[in-house]
Amino acid sequence: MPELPEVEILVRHLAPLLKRKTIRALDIRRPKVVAPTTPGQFVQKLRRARFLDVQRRAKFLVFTLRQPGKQAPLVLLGHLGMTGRMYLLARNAPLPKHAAVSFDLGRERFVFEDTRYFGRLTLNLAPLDRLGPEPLDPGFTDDQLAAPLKRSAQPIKVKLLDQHLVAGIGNIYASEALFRAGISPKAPARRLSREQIGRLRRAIRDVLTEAIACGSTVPLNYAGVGERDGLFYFGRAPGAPDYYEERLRVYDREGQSCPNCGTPIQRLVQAARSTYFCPSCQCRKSIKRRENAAESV
DNA sequence: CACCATGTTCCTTG
DNA sequence: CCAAGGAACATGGT
Repeated sequence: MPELPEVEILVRHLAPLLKRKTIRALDIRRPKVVAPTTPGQFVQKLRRARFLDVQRRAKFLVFTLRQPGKQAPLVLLGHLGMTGRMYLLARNAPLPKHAAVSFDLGRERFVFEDTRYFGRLTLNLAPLDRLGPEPLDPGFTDDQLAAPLKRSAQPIKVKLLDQHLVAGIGNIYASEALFRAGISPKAPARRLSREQIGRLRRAIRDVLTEAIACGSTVPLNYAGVGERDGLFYFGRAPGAPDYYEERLRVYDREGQSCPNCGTPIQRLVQAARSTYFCPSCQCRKSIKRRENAAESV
């Protein structure tokens, strides 16, 4: 499920469903996902706690709860890893095979399911300290992006995945943002011009914003069945408008025509991850797509 | 069997 | 201390 837009959609979905609900009991089926807290400590802290709110920071879900008799809120941090999902189930519905943690809320259960168990649902907040700026924060400036890039010889695509630089971009939207900015994924970070950095920042913002807007229109089914999770990335929900299919312009489209110029999209591997790009639009000499993109501010 | 997959952390090496 | 590269984590799809 998870890059910044998918987490944002999930948080908006969960917040009204969880607010003011009390955890009656917990079922920790994979102790690893609550580590370094032990299951015993985890239960002790969270049993009888009540959800106050759910927010997002980068790709993390930030749950705040109130413990009975205590003033200071308790913060629970969720991360979906590669395959994590969170949703509510009827209390007597069977738990899925890879349910990692389940909260008994009375009439329903709040379930964290994760087939690969790379995700986390933990009281350890340390990961938040290592995050760079939020790309959708209005205070996110070209300067904030430029400073760390100047010191790096790494390819810009690899840098975009670095959560210290900007927090929330993943492998899909890194390719998408570079395509929109007309910048080669192979360009060494320190060699980007001031103008390219500006274009990149705006492309990141626009790609993420559009993904959120698009996801908001899709009736994601979090309630256990989950058939539509994949469609959020690659397909189209029944009845959703056609542009949904066109949303990802290069990711996972090796060999298909570039939507700007028709050149076949190429795939390459950087830092052990796939990158997709248009070799014609995303090179120094390509001016044509700059003009198309120039109107965005 | 091979290779691929939306992510992060830890360890090594320079 | 930093940057960079690679393995590890774990399961499933094609």
